[in-house]
Amino acid sequence: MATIRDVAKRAGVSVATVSRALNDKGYVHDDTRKLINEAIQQLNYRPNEVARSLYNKKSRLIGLLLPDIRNPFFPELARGAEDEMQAHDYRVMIGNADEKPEKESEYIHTFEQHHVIGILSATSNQDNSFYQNLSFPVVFLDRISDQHPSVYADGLDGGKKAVREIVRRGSKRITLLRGPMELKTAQDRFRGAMEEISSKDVEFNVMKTSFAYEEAEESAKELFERFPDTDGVIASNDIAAAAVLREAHRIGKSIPEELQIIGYDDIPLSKWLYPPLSTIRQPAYDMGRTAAKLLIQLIHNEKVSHKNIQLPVAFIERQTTRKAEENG
Amino acid sequence: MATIRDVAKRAGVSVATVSRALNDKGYVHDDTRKLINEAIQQLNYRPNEVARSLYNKKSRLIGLLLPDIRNPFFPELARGAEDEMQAHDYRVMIGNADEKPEKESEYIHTFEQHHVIGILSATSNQDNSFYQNLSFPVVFLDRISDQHPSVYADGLDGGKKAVREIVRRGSKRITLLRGPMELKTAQDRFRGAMEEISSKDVEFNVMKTSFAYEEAEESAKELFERFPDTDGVIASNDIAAAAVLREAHRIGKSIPEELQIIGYDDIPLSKWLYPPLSTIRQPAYDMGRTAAKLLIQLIHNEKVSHKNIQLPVAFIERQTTRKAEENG
DNA sequence: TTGAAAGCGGTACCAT
DNA sequence: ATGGTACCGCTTTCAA
Repeated sequence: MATIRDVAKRAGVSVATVSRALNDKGYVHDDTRKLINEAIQQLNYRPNEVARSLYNKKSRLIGLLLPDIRNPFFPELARGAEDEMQAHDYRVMIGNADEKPEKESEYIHTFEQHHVIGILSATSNQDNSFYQNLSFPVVFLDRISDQHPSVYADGLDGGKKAVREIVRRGSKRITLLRGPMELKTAQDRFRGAMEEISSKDVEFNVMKTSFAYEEAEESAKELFERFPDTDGVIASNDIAAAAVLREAHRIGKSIPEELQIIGYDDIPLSKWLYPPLSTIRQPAYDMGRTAAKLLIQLIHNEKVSHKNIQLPVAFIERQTTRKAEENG
Repeated sequence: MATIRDVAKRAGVSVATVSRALNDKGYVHDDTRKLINEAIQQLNYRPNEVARSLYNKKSRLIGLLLPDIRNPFFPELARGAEDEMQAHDYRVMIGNADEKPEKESEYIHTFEQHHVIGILSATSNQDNSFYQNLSFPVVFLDRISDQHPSVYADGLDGGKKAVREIVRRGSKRITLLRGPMELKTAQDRFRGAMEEISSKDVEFNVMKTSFAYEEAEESAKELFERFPDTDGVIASNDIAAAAVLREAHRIGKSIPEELQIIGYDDIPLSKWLYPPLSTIRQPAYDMGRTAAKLLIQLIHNEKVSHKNIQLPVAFIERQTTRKAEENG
């Protein structure tokens, strides 16, 4: 690999001049610049980012920390962030924390040691302490924090919407699936659903589920055992909804006639199910992009008016819900 | 952040000694080492990886290049690779090429510029040229190459197995979905299926599909229009299978009675469908791990006997196929 | 067993 | 407008 010294020699100038030309800093004569560019071409020179990074104590790298790369919601988030960063000529390096705090901490260290200029973190860890003494900005994604800027979707409204939509479509005995207690986003949507359902003239039950499919499957079985006459399920996410849908099929409930189901997230899967899943859409891609924008502002030291950005959610009508009755 | 000089000062020794202690190279008196360790503790010192990397021209970083992070097959691959690398104290940075050669090339540059010591590439790009002049080893994953070591699953056998299983379970008029021509892995499984089906006493058709769901959906519609009496579909992957399954539901075909479907990959989704999808399982996690192992050997300059490792695939019987008839 | 110093590939200050 | 050079934090050679 050619170095800046090779370029300097070839162009017959000093390294200082090459550096200036490279970074458009200070003066450099047009003719000189031309010479330098030629040398760069010929040597196929690319500055060594590690050396730059050592001196500047910063790189063009952004660390993106995902809680679980296998959950389809997060790759979508990642793409949003990536596209925005790419557009600003930053590079994104993804780390998969696998829901393990040790891994999360490891990745933060790795990022730090490689001089990232910012971190986007979508992990679900309660504990903020990893992010406390970092020398660069951190934006939380799909995770609410009062100590750090964050971007998330309106879970409260999401929960409410789900209830509203299932009720006006005629469900009378509803089961609410409640996601992991540790997850603030999961609890928000649950809280929203609770608030809304309390004001409606319907019966309802609450069950705990996990976001992992296997456990969701268990819960689905249990659901129909404990509440066989449930005619509407509001799931904690699309994966849980898929489990309920499958179990409903298995025991021969007709969807949406006997049972309506509403998921949460709108991951690609929801379109692929049969019937396609009605769900509350979180704008994952937009969330990623928005968080990236926010992080960039922070990196550039720009004033940001809103450090906590909440994005709207929407009800996506597919076919696990019936047509709405006369405005309910 | 504390530097090696701070540690040296605090321990009352020179930086050279600290460095030696840090890397277990050369002599360091036990007493001195103790002093140094104390200083490290007190200052919470962690060596600056960028500086190390600048001198050594290598880091502890591995680059993992994925073609499309949204396709659930790849995150699983990633986890396998990650776990193995983690165990060897290497860190994995993921790049998502998004099926775009420019992005692939960008990431390779980023990796290179940050002194990764190896790349694991699962992109589907035909073109190898990006990987030609790299100063560190590259292992291809889920991609066959004669120029680079690679790890992939036995597609030929996969295709054969799919045909064998669907035929012995009674399908007589089979439609073969053929994945993207550019993808060697997709073509292998197709070729395997062709070879096997030619020797069987069944009718069959061939249709092209994409791996993207939207296009697969189109193809599914077309499938039942053009070949309404098909009683068995061998899909190019699970996503295409999901599309076929959904369309079959829509037009009221009973699964598996009237129509059997076999997918390919065994992504998590396949379990979540109704009925759960019978499929040919590629051992994604193992593939990731195996590729990581191979890359590590290459990095350590160990002799590797097999540079092209083929992993076996297996038929996973779920419920889109019927029970096997008397050994067919 | 230890330390001084050169150098990895850049950047930026200070002269000229 | 250009060049010399110290320095970023670490490793390694060589001398002590």
